[in-house]
Amino acid sequence: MTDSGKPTLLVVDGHSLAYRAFYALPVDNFSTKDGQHTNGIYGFLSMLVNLIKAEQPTHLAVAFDTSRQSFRTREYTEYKANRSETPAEFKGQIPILQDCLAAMSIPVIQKEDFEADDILATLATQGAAAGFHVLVCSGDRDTIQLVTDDVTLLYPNVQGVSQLKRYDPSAVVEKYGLPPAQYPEIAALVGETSDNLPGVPKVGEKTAVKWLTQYGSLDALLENADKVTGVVGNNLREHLDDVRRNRHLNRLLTDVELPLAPADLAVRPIDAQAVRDIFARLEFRTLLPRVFEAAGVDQSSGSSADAPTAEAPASPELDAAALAAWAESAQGQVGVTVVVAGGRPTRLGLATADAAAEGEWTPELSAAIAPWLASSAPKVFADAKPQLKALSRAGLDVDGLVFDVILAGWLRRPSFPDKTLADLVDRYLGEKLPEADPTQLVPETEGATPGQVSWFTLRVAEALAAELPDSVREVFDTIELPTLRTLAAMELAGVAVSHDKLSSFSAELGSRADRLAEQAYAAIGHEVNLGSPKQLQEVLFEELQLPKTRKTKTGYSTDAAVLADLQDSHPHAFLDLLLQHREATKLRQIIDSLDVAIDDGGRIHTTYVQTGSQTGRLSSTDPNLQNIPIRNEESRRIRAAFEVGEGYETLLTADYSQIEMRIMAHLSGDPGLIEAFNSGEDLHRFVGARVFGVTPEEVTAPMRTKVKAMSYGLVYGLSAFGLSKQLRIEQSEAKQLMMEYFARFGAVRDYLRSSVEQARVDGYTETIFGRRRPFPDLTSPNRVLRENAERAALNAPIQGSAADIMKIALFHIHDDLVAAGMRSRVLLQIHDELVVEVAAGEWQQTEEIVRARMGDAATLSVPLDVQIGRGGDWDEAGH
DNA sequence: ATACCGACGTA
DNA sequence: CGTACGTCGGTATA
Repeated sequence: MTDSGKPTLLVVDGHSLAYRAFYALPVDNFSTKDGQHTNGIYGFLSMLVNLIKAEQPTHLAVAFDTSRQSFRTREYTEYKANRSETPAEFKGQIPILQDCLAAMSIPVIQKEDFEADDILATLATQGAAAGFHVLVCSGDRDTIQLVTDDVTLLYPNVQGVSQLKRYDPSAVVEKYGLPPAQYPEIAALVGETSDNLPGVPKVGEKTAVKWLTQYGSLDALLENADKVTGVVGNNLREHLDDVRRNRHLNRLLTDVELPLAPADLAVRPIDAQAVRDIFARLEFRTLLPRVFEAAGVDQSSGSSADAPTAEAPASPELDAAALAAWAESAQGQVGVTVVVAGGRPTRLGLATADAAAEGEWTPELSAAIAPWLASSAPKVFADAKPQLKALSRAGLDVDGLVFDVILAGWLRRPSFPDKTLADLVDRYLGEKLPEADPTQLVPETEGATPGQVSWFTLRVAEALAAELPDSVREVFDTIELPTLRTLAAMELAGVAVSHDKLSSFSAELGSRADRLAEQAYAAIGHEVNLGSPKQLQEVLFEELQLPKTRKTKTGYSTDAAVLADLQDSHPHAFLDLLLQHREATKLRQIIDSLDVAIDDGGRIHTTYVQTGSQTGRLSSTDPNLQNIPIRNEESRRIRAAFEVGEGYETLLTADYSQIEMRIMAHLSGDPGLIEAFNSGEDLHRFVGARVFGVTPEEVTAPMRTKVKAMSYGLVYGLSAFGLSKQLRIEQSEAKQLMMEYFARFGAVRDYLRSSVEQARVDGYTETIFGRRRPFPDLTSPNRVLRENAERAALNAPIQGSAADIMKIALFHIHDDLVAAGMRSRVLLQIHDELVVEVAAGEWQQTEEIVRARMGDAATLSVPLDVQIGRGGDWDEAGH
């Protein structure tokens, strides 16, 4: 509000200001990881936020041009014809910017055949008439004509959009010597080069103002044109038509029919969740709190405050017997929250649709609640796994787990995992989960109690379930929930690791690394931090003058591939020593991080993040047991430290061979590939024979290597360029190889093409079992972004189906072992491999279960081949 | 203290 | 110009 108490209407020219920001901000600093340029978006929003904060508008809109065409180009085809093509990198940002504005609940107004400035002019005129104080923000000088006592123009300085100059009538007079309404008359005389409107030659602002002051108006000047003396007078007389045309074209329309009137533009609450999502995608971090602040969003909770939060029922504190009785008598689904501290339950909160209760975790409660927890009474959790594990440690089994909101939220939108219940409450209920302020010792706001958390969980579950497509719900029920229980058991079991083996290896590598470092220093004559890419660049590319190769964001790459290439072309002792040093220190890093993770029982318990990938795979953290080295002989000593545990007899490893290629064969229905898998022949030998037109026996090692790289590369959307680089062959040869390959296995190419096309239409990909992954970027005008999305979309159904199959096999094996009353147990999952700890006397039965369950996890048009190994440690058991 | 980057381990 | 992850040390920023 202004001092006068009038409401303030702010109207902004989105196109012109974003365009200025686009040129003002370095694109290098404003691009996302995957290549979306964001400089125009960022600069515009940053300016807008400052503006909102400073001006506190009560009403707000942003106007855009719809295209380069307008009634002006129809009337004068040369209008703006001199402008170079708008850069694609900028054009692509406009729809995203409009998405941002939508999330911020800011109306975007555009109209076919009119320019943004005409919209601004119309809104400014209507606004002033309706009693608003109007702020017009535009980078186009023509908008100066809009300035009145009620309309102020905010015009960006030459550079960027961060500083805006205020033009009220007196500022215009001061700058141009004439009132705002006459500015277009100046412009008509002078001309506007950026609009391709030539004016009177030799006439600049000075002359124009002098004439207009002298004659009072443009019309008067034109009438008296014959009285103007000098060369410029002649020029004026020769260009009267140009001047009239300019004046006609630079008059902004104030009567464009618009869908919204100023009164409709009242500032509305932003959609905090949508803003968070889109900013996360654009990798805007600092902008988020600024937007929230300007919009008055309560950030302490990180939730939107626009909708009132439903009142949670009181959650009385009950004793053990009462709480158990409460559970037993509850009807329908029950929300369950187990508060966990130090891996143990400390409180229990329960809720139904309209009531809640909770209590301290005690031995009495544990005993009283056990039958209900173990019953099939339906239970809903938010992030069940750690809670199930805590209950299990307390000796309690849980059955009837029917929903987990975190898991389901991920499954519905794997690209934006909502990490907490509060995120989901915001997204699916539009409410705010009451949370105590963690920064205050005595919080002012009361957090929801465990019983109330359960109540929110239950409500989120209902809202979320309603939004799950059937196929996704199916995946949730038949794959994810059973997997969750299995993972909890695997994490609890952990895997035995020998500290002795690790520490002796670590010491060995440590002294080797030291020795290598000394030798490396000697090779260049001074010390350097071998772990610092920055310092290495100095040494390699400055001191040693080696040719600079691949660029990175911050300089030149010194990675292993680069060093190996350099060693080939410019041999130097330092290069090899550096590579060896890297290898030794990397291994030692891995070993040391494993060593500290060994618990008192001699075992390592990883955490599987079930929501950790976009494809359906698991991930493993603290420590990551899915990236334990295996590729070279020495590193396998690490695997040898993973041993069978006390009370068990041996380790069993089981892995799917070429599961992704088999899925590819199934999905594409390619007869050749299907035959390859049914023939029992080595896959790459079979494919090599077809591609090179020889018998399988005649396939040489290099031939096999090439088709193997090609086959695997297919799954990732490998290009001829990438293939040639990997195989170190000419690009033409790679191209030839691909052509031969597709000539024999054409259905593969057809499938890959059509699956991406389908994804472009649907907006998502789907696995064999119905797991979905959205791909909004498949229609992006940004080529890098689009092609990245295409490769990911190509891979997602294949990698995802493999993940589905492994999950199904995994929980079937687990369930079978439990059902058979066996002690043998699955310990690890490494995407296509399982590690099982086998109890004495159970080998045969375990192997049968594993083989059967992995083999029949899915029925494809090719068999699922399973390789089994056995040994006292992981290395021995592997193959 | 935190966030990013390069590098590198796995499937 | 090859998909999907997690972790480390170094470095730059707050």
